[in-house]
This record gives sequence, C-alpha cells and structure tokens, in this order.
Amino acid sequence: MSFYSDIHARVIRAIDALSEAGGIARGLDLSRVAVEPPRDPAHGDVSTNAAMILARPAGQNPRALAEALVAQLAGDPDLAEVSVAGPGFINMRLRPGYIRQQLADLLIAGPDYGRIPPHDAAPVNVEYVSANPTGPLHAAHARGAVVGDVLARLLAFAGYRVTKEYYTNDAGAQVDTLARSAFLRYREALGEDIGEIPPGLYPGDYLVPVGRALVERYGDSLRDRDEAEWLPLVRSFTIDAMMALIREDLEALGITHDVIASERALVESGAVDAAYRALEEQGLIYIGTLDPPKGKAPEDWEPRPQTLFRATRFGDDVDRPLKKSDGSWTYFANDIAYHYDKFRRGSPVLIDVLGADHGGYVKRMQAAVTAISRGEARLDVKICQIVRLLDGGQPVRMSKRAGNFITLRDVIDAVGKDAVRYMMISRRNDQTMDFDFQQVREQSRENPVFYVQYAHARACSVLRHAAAEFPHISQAPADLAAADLDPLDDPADLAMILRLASWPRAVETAAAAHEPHRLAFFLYDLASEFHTLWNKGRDESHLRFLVQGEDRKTRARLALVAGVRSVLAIGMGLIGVTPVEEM
RNA sequence: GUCCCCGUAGCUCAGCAGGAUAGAGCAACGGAUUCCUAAUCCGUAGGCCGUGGGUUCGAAUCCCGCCGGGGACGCCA
Repeated sequence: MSFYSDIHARVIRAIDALSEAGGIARGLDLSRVAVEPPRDPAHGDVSTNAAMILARPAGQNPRALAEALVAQLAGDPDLAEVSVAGPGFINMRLRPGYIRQQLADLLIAGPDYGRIPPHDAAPVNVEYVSANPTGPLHAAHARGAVVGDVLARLLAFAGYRVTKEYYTNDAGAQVDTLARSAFLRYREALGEDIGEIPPGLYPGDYLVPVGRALVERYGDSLRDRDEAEWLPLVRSFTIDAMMALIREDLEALGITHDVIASERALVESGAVDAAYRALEEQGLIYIGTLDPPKGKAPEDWEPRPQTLFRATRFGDDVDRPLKKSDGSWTYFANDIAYHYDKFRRGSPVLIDVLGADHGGYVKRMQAAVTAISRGEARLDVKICQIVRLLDGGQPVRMSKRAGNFITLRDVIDAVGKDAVRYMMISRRNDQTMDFDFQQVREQSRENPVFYVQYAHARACSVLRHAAAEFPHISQAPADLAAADLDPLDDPADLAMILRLASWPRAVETAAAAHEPHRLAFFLYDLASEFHTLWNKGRDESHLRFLVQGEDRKTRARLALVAGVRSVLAIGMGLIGVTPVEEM
C-alpha cells in the first residue's frame, strides 16, 4: 500500500472526527478527496484538496474548513507540519522517521513492492498485435505489441485478472491469397520455374521454406488437383507456419499471449449467427440503404439495401453493415461476435490495442460491445499512433518494391529487445513517435534506455564495492531494513526515499488509467534523481554511499541504494527491459 | 463533406480525476573528474500551454467555434 493511501486514511479520519465534533455536516461525499504530491516540493511532502472539495457541500469557506482540519491533523505523530496554503490546500510535511520506515517497508517487500494483491475488480482482456497471419511482423507492429504487453503486465501487477489475447484473422480473402502464394512456392519447390510472382500474391521470401515444407508433407500429390481441393489444406498449413513465425518474432520481444483466438473457428462455431440473433432480439438490426460517403465518392458506388446494425443508437455516426452483398458476414460482424465471445468468457473490461489506421473503427466497435453486452461490458481502445523510423534524423527508406519492408526482427537485431521495448512505451500511445536507430544506440542521457539501465548498473556497482570493502555488512534485505536508518537525514536522502515510496501510487494510477507509458517516465525520473544523488557525494562527502570506518552510516546508505536498485528492477521488469548489473 | 487523434520552450516530449509562481531532455552558454562508473552531474537562459469564446472560487486540463498537422471514411481485413 502506498503511503499516500495511509495519509489519505488519516485525512478521512480527521474529517470524521470533525463531523463528530459538529464542525461539519455528516455523510458528505468524500470520494473526490485526494492526497497527492504537491506540485512544488517546497510546499510539503503531501497535500490534500479535502477542504476545497468539502467547502461547497458543507457550506463553509474552504480556508476556514482547512484550518479546522489542520487542528484535527496536528496531533498526528507522523506529521511534522500541517499548514493551509493557497485557496485551501492542506500541506503536510512527514516526519523523517515515517519516511525512513517507507524504505524499510519497500526493502522487505522486495520484488513485490507496489504489487497489489488480486482484488475483485472486473477481469480485463487485453487484445494486442493481432496481425494478419500472412507474413512475419513488420516494424509497424512493434508499438502496439509493446504497449499491449506492458499494459497487460501492469494490470496483472496491479491485481487485475488479465487475459493476453491475439486475434488471428484467418478467415478472410487475405488468407486465400496467402494459400495461393504458398502453392506457387510449393510448385517451385517441386522444380517448376514459377518466374515472377504475379501481382496480387505475396512475393515474400518467407514463403519459400513453406513451399518446401509442403513438399515434405504432401509430396507432389497436390500439384494436379483442383484449387478447391488443395486450398483448405495449403491455407491451414501456411497459416500455421505464419503464426509460428509471428510467435517467434514476439518471443524475441519477450511477448507471449495466453489465448490465440481464431476468426475461422469462431465463424465455424456459429458464434457470428448467435451474435447476430442477440442483436436482432434487441431490435437493433434492420434492412436499409446507406448514403455514399461524402468527399471520397467511390467510383463503383451504387445504393444497395443492406443488413445494418443500429450503431447510431450507441453514439456511432452511421449504422454499419453486417453482411456483404454476397450474403456473407462482414469483418465487423465477425468482430462483434469475437468481442461478445471475449465478454462471455468472463471479461467485462475489454481493451483493444490497435494501429492508427483503425481510428475510424473505434466508435462502431464500442457501440457494438455496449449493445451486445446490454451495457455490461466496456471497450477501451488504445490507438497507437504512427512510428516514424529514422536513422540519424533522416527517414529510413522503405523500398516501394513489394515484399521488401523492415521487419520487426530487423529492428530487434539492430538495437536489441530492451531498446525497442523501452522506446515503444516511452510516449503516450496517442502521440506520434520518432524512432531513431542512431539515438537508440547512443550511450548517453539522450537515450533513455541507456540512462535508466545505467542507473541500475551504478546501484549494483555500489553494492558490489560494498560487498568487497564492507564484508561484515549484510546486504540481505531484511538486515538492511532492520538497520538504523537515522543517518539518512539529508533532505536529498529523504526526497529519494519519497520518490521510491511513490512507486506503488504510480503503479496504481497508471493501471487505473490504462496508461503504461507512465512507467517509463517514472523510471526516467527515478534514474535522474539517483544520478543526482550519486554526484552529490562528490561534493559533499557525507552523501557518499560508502564511508570507510562508519559502518552505521554506510549500512543506512546501502539500504537506500538497495531500495533504488530494487524499484528500478521492478519497473524495468514490468516494461520488459533487462536490469543490467554492469555496463 | 463527416469522424477520430494531436497542437505546451528553437527541437523532442511530460503534466497524474480543473487547483497554488507550467516541468524534463536535447540544442546554446558557463562550470564540476586525486574519491562508490564524469557513459554522470550542477548552473544560466529560454513559454500570453495554436486561437476566440464559454462553464466556475479557479482551466494547459472540461464544453463550443476557428486555424494548423496526422489518420480514417459501404460490400477490405
């Protein structure tokens, strides 16, 4: 539990005491009372808006109410100073002993510091990557893959039940094209000269081994059969091969999913028909004709009556077709069934991590989820904006020649898994991002991956030196936690501990907001503060971590370094970046 | 034409459920290396938070209009 929650509880108690004493009305809504870090640390260690929130319902002046609350809080032995500021903020300064206790607590918690035990919040399903199984992942998939994965890890750490899911679009026309492309490679593997790959088929080299594998599996038995006969076989075989490829790429990024869902299986199970009926029962299906889209005017547009879902009733701009002109389901219809399936498997909170090109898809899918779950499920869509690939500030040339794209594997090979993961999570998802190969390889503060890893390595370095020079000082967390921490009395020390102690709050708020990028910023700030503290020891010897002949002091300062190392490692673990011990 | 996202320091970005004098990094300028990794750190300078209204005790944050950039727009997935 975060010390903010602890102080929050004390503030609530103070409010209760005040209402007991008749100072304010009972039963006021306290849900918006917050205990937070003040904007400016000079104001104090923690701050609450309680008086400002309660002033209006209590019919009192915020500052007067604040004064009354201060009187209640003043007796708290852990609070060194409580004061009213500005429009009615209550600022509190914590006693050093209370702050040091936070360090002891976090050392004892070890790798679980900030972890929230499983609670009864609604289970969450995070769907991410879900690339079409028509080839290896390319660079553009990296962002969504990392955002989804870190979000899932974060939610699990924050006590939510999480399912990590990948939706395989193995039912559409694309996979038929894939099968035909693979069949061509199969004939090639049988010795035929296939010449140029015809336009419309996938030309990528990655299908060559699939062709050979098809020969191993089927010999030449497929060659002279009708397409209707070989297509299902080749399609299924090739999809499996592509998914194996994709899984390898993801594993290279440290990503695994709990569920790989299949669109084809879903359709064949009749789930789409069931979803359709569920909407129909609610009177949300009708036959109608849509207006042509303005501005873009497709040449082949002709008005046609269609089977439509009343998405407009749930906030969408137009009603959406569920059936194609040939009577088969649209992709949207299948996707409704898929989201319904996720909901029925037990996740009322659905998160889709999608690329920027899916922005126009959000409203209709949210409408569908709300409709089909009768308001019980909620869909949050994280749209990941474009990543521009640069090298030394210059755009990386992507050849127009089909099949020649930068793969995810290329990127990992160039800069490493850690850099890819950190960079992809270091921006808000809805902000476009530059990914510069040169910057990410740099070993300087400009490269946040390096900067954070360096802080961890530095902390490890101190602990290594300490083990050699102070062999009699145990570095076991329990021993460091039990040490006399009073020598940590410099404002910089206490500020460092408060930074560490705000980690649980960072986890909690980032998880609640579904914003994993905050972890990257937290780690960067933490690393920065540690580098600063380190360098302070150069000017002021009493701030050095290892002090010969002063075991008591050294032990306390080692506890601080161990705390920094621990929190850095936990955070890097969630992001999926290796906490390197030496650089 | 409609919808979505973005617009904060010269550049790249934070700003957590509206709150107290708006924060980092880079670039610029000036400093710190007998000592735990100077791959780091310290200091200076730099902003009518795109713009015009509105909501209220209070707006970078919420609402509306406009401007600029990006993305999407039956029967593709």
